[in-house]
Amino acid sequence: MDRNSGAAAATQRTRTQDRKRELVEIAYRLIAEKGLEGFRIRQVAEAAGIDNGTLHYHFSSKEALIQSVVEHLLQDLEKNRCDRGNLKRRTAVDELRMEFEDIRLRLHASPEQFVVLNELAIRSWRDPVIAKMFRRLDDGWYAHLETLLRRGIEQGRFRKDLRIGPCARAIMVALRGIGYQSRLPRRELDALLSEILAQTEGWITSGRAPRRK
Amino acid sequence: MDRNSGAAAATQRTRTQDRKRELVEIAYRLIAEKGLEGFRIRQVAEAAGIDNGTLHYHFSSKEALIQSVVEHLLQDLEKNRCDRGNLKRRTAVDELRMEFEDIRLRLHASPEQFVVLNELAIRSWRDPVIAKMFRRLDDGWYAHLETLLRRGIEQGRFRKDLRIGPCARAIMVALRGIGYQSRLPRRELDALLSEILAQTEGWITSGRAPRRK
Amino acid sequence: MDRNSGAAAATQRTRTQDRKRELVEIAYRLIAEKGLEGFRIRQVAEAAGIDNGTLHYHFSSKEALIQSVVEHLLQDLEKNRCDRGNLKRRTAVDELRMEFEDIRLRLHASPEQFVVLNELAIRSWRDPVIAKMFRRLDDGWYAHLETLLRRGIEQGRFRKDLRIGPCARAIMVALRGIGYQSRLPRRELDALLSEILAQTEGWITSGRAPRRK
Amino acid sequence: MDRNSGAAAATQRTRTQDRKRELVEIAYRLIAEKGLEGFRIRQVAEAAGIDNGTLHYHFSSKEALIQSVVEHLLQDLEKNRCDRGNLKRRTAVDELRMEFEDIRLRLHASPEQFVVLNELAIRSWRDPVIAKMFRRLDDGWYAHLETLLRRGIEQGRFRKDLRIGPCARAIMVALRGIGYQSRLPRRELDALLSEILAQTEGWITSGRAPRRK
DNA sequence: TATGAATGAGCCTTCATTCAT
DNA sequence: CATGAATGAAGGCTCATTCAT
Repeated sequence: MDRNSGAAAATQRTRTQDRKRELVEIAYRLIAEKGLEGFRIRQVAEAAGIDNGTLHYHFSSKEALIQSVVEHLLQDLEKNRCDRGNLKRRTAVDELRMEFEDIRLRLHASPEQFVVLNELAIRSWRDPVIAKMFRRLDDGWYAHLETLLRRGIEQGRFRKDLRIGPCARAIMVALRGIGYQSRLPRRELDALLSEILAQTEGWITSGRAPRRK
Repeated sequence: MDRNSGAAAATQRTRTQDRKRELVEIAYRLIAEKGLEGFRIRQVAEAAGIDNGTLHYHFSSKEALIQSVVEHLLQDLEKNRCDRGNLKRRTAVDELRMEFEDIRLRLHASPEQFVVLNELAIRSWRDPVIAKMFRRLDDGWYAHLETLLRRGIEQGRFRKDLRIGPCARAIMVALRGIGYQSRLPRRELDALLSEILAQTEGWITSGRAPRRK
Repeated sequence: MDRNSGAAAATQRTRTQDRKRELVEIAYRLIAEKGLEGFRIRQVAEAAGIDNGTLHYHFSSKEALIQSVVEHLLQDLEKNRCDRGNLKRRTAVDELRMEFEDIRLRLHASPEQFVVLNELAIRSWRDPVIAKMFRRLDDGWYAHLETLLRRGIEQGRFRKDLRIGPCARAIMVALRGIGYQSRLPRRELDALLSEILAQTEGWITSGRAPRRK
Repeated sequence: MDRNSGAAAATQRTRTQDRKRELVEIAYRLIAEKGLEGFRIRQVAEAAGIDNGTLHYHFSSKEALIQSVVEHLLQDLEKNRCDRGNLKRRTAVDELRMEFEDIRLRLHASPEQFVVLNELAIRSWRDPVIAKMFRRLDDGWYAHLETLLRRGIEQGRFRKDLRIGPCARAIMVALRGIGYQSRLPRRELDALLSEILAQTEGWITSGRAPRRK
C-alpha cells in the first residue's frame, strides 16, 4: 500500500489539476459567451456537472476563479510568444509579419479569445489584481516588440529615426483594438489586418526600400 | 388659466426634459466611474436626490436609462463630427489631422468618454438594441472617413491605390483601441497619437511627398 | 392634497415606525427562543408575514436588526430605572429593596428578557458595537447603584466603611448571574432572590441596626 | 508478532487518546477565542494539522466534539474540587475562603475558562445533552456547598438560621456571574471578589463573631 | 486511520421592479 | 410626478457532513 500510495497521490493530484483546468475552461467559455457581467459561477458548476459547493472547494471565490481564467489566458498568450521566439534566424520584417499572422490565425481559430481579453481588460481598470496580471502581459508584449524593432534597426531594415516606444505602443493599440471587430466577416477581417500590417510596415521601413508587392 | 396652463405645461415639459437630461448625465458619470457592471440605478436616484421609485417614472427600466446614455453619448460624438464638417475648405490631409487632434483633445478633456464608450461597445456585443445604435455610430464614422479618403485621392494628395474600406476601418480600430490606453500619462498618449497619425499619414500619402516635419 | 399630504406623511411615518417596532419585537422573541446562534432573519420576515427582501428594506443588515433589538432592550431597562428614580422620598434601604423587587417581577413577567440579555452580553465580548451599547447600560446601572449606596451612607443607614465601588459591582454581578437561573421554578427563584437581598442588605447595614424581620 | 501487536495496539490506543485530547484542547481554545457561534470544526482540523475529514473519525459530529469539550471542562472543574476536598481538617470558614481563592486564581490563570463556561451554559439552555452534563456539574457544586454550609453550622461557626439551599445557590450565582466580568482589570476583579466574599461571610457568620480584619 | 473531493441545505444580501397612496 | 414600502428572484458563499480511495 505504501508503494501504491505515492502513485495514488500523484494520480489524485493530476485529477485535481485536471478538474481545476476543466473548470477554468468552462468558466472561460462562459465568460466569452455571456460576458463578465452575466457570468455566474453556478452555471460553471452546472456545466461541469458538479455541485455549486464543490466549485467553491476548488476555487474559494468567484474572484479566484476569474483570476485563474486570466492566468490561463495569459499563459496561452505568452506561450505563443515564446514559441515564436525560438525561430530567430528570420529577419525583423519576417518576425513582424509573423506577429500579425499569429493574430490572424487566432482570430479565425478562437475569436472568443479576443472577446474575453477585452472583457478582462475593462475589468482590469477597476480590479487591481487583474490590472497587475495584465500589466505583466502588456510589459512582456511591449518588451518583445521593442526588441523586434530595435533588431530591425540594427539590421538596417527599419528606418533609423523610428521612435521605438510609441511605435511599439501603436502596434499594440491597433492589434488590441481589433478585438472589437472580432465579429466582422473573415474576409473583411483579413483585409483589415493586412491593411494595418501594410501601414505599419510601410512606415517602419520607409526609405529602406519597402518591398511591397 | 388656459393661457397659463399652456405655459405651465411647456415649463413642465422643459423641466421634465431637464430632469431627464440630468439623470442621464448622472448615469453617464456613474458608468464612467463604476463601469456598467457596477452601475446601479439606485445610485443614480440617490445622486439626483430623488426617490428610487421616481426614477422609474422617467425611465421605465434600467435598460431604457442605459439606452438614453448611449444616445446622449452618440449625439455628442456625432455633433462634433458635424461641427467639423462645416470647415470643408481645407485639404483632406488637414481634415485627417483634425480627426486626430479632436481625439487628442477629448482624451485630455474627458477621458471618461472613452471609458464609457468601451463599456458600451462590449455591451453592444450582446445587446441588440445598443448594437444597433452603435452600428449607426460606426456607419456614420465610417462613411465620414470614406468620404475623407476619397476626397484626398481626388485631390491627388493620397495615393491612388489606397484601399479605402480597410484603410478607414484601420483608422477606426486604432483610434478606438486608444480607449484602452486612456490611463496613460498625457505625454505618452500624445506621443502615441502622433505616432499613429504619422504612420497613417505616411502610408496614405506614400509617394505623394509626405510632408512630415 | 397639500394639507392632507402632511397628515398622510405623518401617518406613513408612524406606520413605518410601527412596522419597525413590530419587526424588532419579533426578532427579540426569536432570539429569546432560538438564541443568537439560531437566529435567522428569514424567520423574522416569515413571522411578520413579509418578504425576506422587505425586511432588508427596513433593516439594512442582520447586524442592524440585532442592534435595534439591543436598543429596544436597553431602552426598556433604562426606562424602568428612570421610573423608579422619581420616587426618591424613600430611604436608600427601600430603594435597594425595590431594585430587587423589580428584578423579581421581571423574572416572572418576562423571563426571556434575561435570556436575551445574556445572549447579547456574550456577543458583546466580541462585537464592539454591542459592547459599546452594553457599556452604556452598565455605566448607567453602576452610577445608579453608586448614588444609592452613597445616599444610604449619608442617611446614616449604611455602614460608613462600605467600599462603594466593589459593592455596587457585586450587586450587579449577583443580579446578572441570576439570568442563568431563569429556568428555576418560581418558588426557588424567589427564595434565591430574597437570600441575595438579605446577604447584601445585612452586609451593607451591618452595625447599623439591620432591621431584618 | 503477537506480542508486538498487543503493545502496538496499546500504543495506538494511547496515540488515539492523545490525539483526541489534543483536538479537544484545540477546540476548547477556539471556543474561548471565537465563541461557540464562531466555532468552526475546520479550524480545529487546521490547527491540529490534520484533514477536515479525518476529524470526523475522531468525533462523529460537531456536537460530539463540543460535548467532549464540555466533559474536558467539567473534569477539570471537578478535579479541583476533589483536590481541595482532601484537606478537610480546616474549618468551614477556611474552606469557604478557599472556594473563593480558587476562583480568584483561575480568573488570573485562565480567564478563558469562564468565557467557555458561559458560552456552554447558554447553549445548555437549548441543548438537552449539554444541559444534562451541566446539571451534573451544578449538582456536584451545590452538594459541595451544601455540605460545607452544614458543616459550618455544626461546627457552630455559621448562623443557625441559615437557609442552606438558597444560600448555596446565591454563592453559585455570584461566582458564576463573575464570568461576565472576566474582562475587568485584575485589581478590580480582586476587589470585587473579596467584596463578595466579605458579604457572604459576613452574612453567614452573622452573630458568630465574624473575624473580619 | 487518513485524505481530499464532493455534497447540499441554507444563509445573508442585492437589486430591478411594482404598487398603493 | 413623487414617494416609500414591498416584492421575489437570484447570487455568492459557508459549513457540517459523507464517500471513495
